[in-house]
Amino acid sequence: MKEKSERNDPDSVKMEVKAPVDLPSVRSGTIPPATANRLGLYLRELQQFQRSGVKTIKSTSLGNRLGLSDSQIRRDLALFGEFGKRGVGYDVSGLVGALRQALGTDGKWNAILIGLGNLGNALLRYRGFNQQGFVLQAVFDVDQNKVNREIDGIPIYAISELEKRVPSMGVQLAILAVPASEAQNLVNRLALLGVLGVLNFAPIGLSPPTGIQTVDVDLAVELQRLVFAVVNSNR
Amino acid sequence: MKEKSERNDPDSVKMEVKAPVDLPSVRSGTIPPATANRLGLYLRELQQFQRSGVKTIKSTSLGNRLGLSDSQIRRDLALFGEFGKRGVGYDVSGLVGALRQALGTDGKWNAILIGLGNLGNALLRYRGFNQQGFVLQAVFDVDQNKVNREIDGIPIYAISELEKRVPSMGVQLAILAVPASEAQNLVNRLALLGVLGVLNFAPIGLSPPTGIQTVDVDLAVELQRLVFAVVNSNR
DNA sequence: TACTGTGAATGAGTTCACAGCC
DNA sequence: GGCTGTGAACTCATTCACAGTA
Repeated sequence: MKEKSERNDPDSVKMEVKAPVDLPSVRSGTIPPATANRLGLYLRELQQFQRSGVKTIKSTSLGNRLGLSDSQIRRDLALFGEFGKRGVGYDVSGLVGALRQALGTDGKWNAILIGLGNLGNALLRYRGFNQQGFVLQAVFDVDQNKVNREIDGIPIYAISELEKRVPSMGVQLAILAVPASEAQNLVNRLALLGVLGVLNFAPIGLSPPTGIQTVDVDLAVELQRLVFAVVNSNR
Repeated sequence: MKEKSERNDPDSVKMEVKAPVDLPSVRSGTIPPATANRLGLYLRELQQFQRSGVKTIKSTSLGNRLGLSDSQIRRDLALFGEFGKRGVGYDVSGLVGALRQALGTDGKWNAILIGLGNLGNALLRYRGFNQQGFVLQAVFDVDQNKVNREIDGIPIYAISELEKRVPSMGVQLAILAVPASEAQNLVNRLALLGVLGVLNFAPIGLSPPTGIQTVDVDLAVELQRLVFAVVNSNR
């Protein structure tokens, strides 16, 4: 895993203040990277509270849920201002909206999946994507036997047709589930096609061309983190 | 994703100094958490260099590969001492050994997989596990139609048989690929069975009982990180 | 000469503790 | 009264810059 675009990126990720719109928006001009990496977790838990009808949540409860301190929760959420009421807690649905806006996941994102091996197949059928506004437009694979069919209404094309197919699809994101040896070449091609972000499952450190962001997920690395935590859990 | 046991865990993860053995071992008594989270990445890249016959590597090259500064690489690797030579670089295979030892992935880890849906199927066939000393001993699923068969020589049992099957298997790790609603209950049961670590793919914050560590991988959260990086990539 | 190893400086992130407000 | 919001203190992480060495 490389995660050049986030966890390991030393650069501060900046966010411009938008002119106020109907939804209350981010207050400060910048979200610190460490906070940014927690936003998705906050959103997930808050959406779960929302589903179970909880209207208001305290920093301590949310903290317990996520294994974070109450003061850290308050620091983070104070960046979005306006949603906490002293003596009461935070307004759940207001925060959900603000977090989605801060993350950029209000609105739709068109994605393609490249690689229909074991992992690709699992990702293709993964239901969590559509739920957060991600729309899978097409799948690409090298194997001619898999190509020119549809699965769940999503067309499968040859990777050689990337340059022909992608431009008309309005794709911003790509999910790479290909062997490590193919990944760098594909990122380069995707960048030329105007794709803005790549979720990379190939176990290799990519050098993304300028203009394209990558986030890496390496299952072997995650398992190693787990083992390290286990071995060192004697506090 | 919760990552209570690592990325978000505010506690420092400590590691005791072992008495010197044949392999040069970790020098300092403690690996800082931020460094610990990079160890798997270092290992992956170094193993790749090793495979391509590179004997020696400089902090700048490794840094370029991973998007980290050379001085950060040096700080991190100096914790393991002895492998850098001034004017030359680091000894690749020595470092690989030291990293595997520090991570705890020298030696074998027995694991089970719980949940044989789309993702579980992909994980079952994922080849990266065995390569790092992880051995999948069995798979568990609720679906009676999937049960009591073998796939690639790995037996599939009913989840109801966890308590019956696991104790004899010498299992330390479990991979959870089940719906969010099942995850907490399973972690509790696994902890009672003496399982030490859980790699959790369910999109939910777990409260692991004492004695068990969890590392969470939430694909939706990773996609949200990507979108955030894309939206904020105008520096 | 060309690199590593590391004090010192800087910067980022977290926690403390309490004032401020509902 | 019970919570949030936040200055101040603190801790952790990264970078700088250069001495030390193969």
